[in-house]
Amino acid sequence: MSKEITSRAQDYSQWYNDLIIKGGLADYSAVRGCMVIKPYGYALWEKMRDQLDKMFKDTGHVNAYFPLFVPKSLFEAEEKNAEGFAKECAVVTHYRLINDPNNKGKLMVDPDAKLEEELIVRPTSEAIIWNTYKGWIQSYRDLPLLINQWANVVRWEMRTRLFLRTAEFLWQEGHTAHATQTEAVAEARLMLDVYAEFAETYMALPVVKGIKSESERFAGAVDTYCIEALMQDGKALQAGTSHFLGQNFAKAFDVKFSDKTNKLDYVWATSWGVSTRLIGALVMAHSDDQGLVLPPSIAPIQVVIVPIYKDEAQLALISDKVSEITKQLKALGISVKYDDNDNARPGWKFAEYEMKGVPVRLALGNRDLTNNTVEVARRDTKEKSTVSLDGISGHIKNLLEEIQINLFEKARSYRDAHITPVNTWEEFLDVLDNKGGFASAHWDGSAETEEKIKDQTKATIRCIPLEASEENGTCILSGKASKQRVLFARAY
RNA sequence: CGGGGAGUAGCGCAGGCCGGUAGCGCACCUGGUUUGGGACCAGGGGGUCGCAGGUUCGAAUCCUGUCUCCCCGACCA
Repeated sequence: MSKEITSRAQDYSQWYNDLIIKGGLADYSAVRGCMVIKPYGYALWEKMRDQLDKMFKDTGHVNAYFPLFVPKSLFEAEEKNAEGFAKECAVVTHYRLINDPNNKGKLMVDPDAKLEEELIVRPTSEAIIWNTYKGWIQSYRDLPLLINQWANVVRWEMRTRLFLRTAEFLWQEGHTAHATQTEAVAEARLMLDVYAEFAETYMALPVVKGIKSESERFAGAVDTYCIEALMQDGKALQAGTSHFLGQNFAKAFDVKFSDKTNKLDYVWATSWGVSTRLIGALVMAHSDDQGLVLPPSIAPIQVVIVPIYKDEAQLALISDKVSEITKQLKALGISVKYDDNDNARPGWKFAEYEMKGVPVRLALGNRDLTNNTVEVARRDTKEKSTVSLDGISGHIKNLLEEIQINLFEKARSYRDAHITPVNTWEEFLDVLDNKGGFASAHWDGSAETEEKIKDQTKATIRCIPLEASEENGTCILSGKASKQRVLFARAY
């Protein structure tokens, strides 16, 4: 990514928007703050979704679907949760339109069609789901209840940004109920691990697993676990969260079960989610000025083949050869696109697929037919080489794996180089202003100090890392005693 | 809601101060030559200049009002 672009926030935004739009992932929609996910962007989401879905099922979860609308009375049942989302809710108040008598051809909301109780368009589904669970859970035999739903949610944010923060977004939300606190905490931690594994193995996105401070915690949760990633401009991004909800929702919605001794108790809950924001993370973590860079594991197209020819006879010969290659690649489970579109020239296609982040490009022309070769270009390093067609499929398979690893290692070394231990306020400011990334610093544990730091620097505690060792020190702001370093950063 | 910027062809923009036939690049259509990194030549189609008023013989241009979008901030995944 060019330095000119990273140096100014506005241009970085532009860079990001351009990649998303020109890379074919999404567009702004006619509805303020919403986006149109284009077919290519949706294919990417499907790849991610399918993999996550498999991982959820491998850990014992099943999918279900719950309503979009949440009656206000249900929504407000869990107070903290309701408060947390209240200021960003879309609300349905009427159910009918009528012709406007004063404005021919126009419609107006029928004042007589006011709903008795307003419906909240879900910003998250805890309320409606727990209200449903109440009827599903009576005995310890009904537990654990391990359900996930793939859905859209709406949060009426002031400022929006493609994929990172749209008014409507796609996500999955898991909602589980357990007989014991231990089990529920284990579930929340398990799903955090699933997210981390998905991010690192499939998205090639290194993450820090941690726990949120009280002020960053999900509204209604006892503990919020998260995975935090670092973008190329040095800002942090929360990539996924998993919450231990304690008995808050069970109490709010009166979900009780009889244990083996016939004692009645509230169930213990978790919820966890990742969203289309992951696509934004992917873009900002790997892409460059030439366009998107997608990890092979989730790229909708892993290999694109571009023929180079002078006339139809040549194209026919090349196409024959390509169909052999395609067959071999597909046999290895590699997704291939052969772009023999006659309307675009090779150079245009090269640029186009680079913009779309296709990991490997093969170019096959007359020269290659005589030499039994193909030109192989990799998106991550932009290296090109001419390779024999003998054993080409194995070569490509290895190359895809290599690209996957390379992307992860590149992002990890950048991330590791941008976790900077700081011990003084001056060092802290210096890291935030000049270097970017995470500042690993001592904090006295108080919300007050956290708030002061945020006000003064715009940096927030991204997380208290789970895998950090205890270490005595003093808070960078207050100077009070601290037992562990936490990660601060400016974040999206 | 505060600060900044912008609405003119599908996209990106110029023109506006100084009112007088609505322009450029890309894209699109036709024909030809091309094709190993976003081709070239020739010809062509497409816009009530965001919307509503006003000034004027005449408004993209001046005045008033209004709407929308983008960026920054507050908020947030």
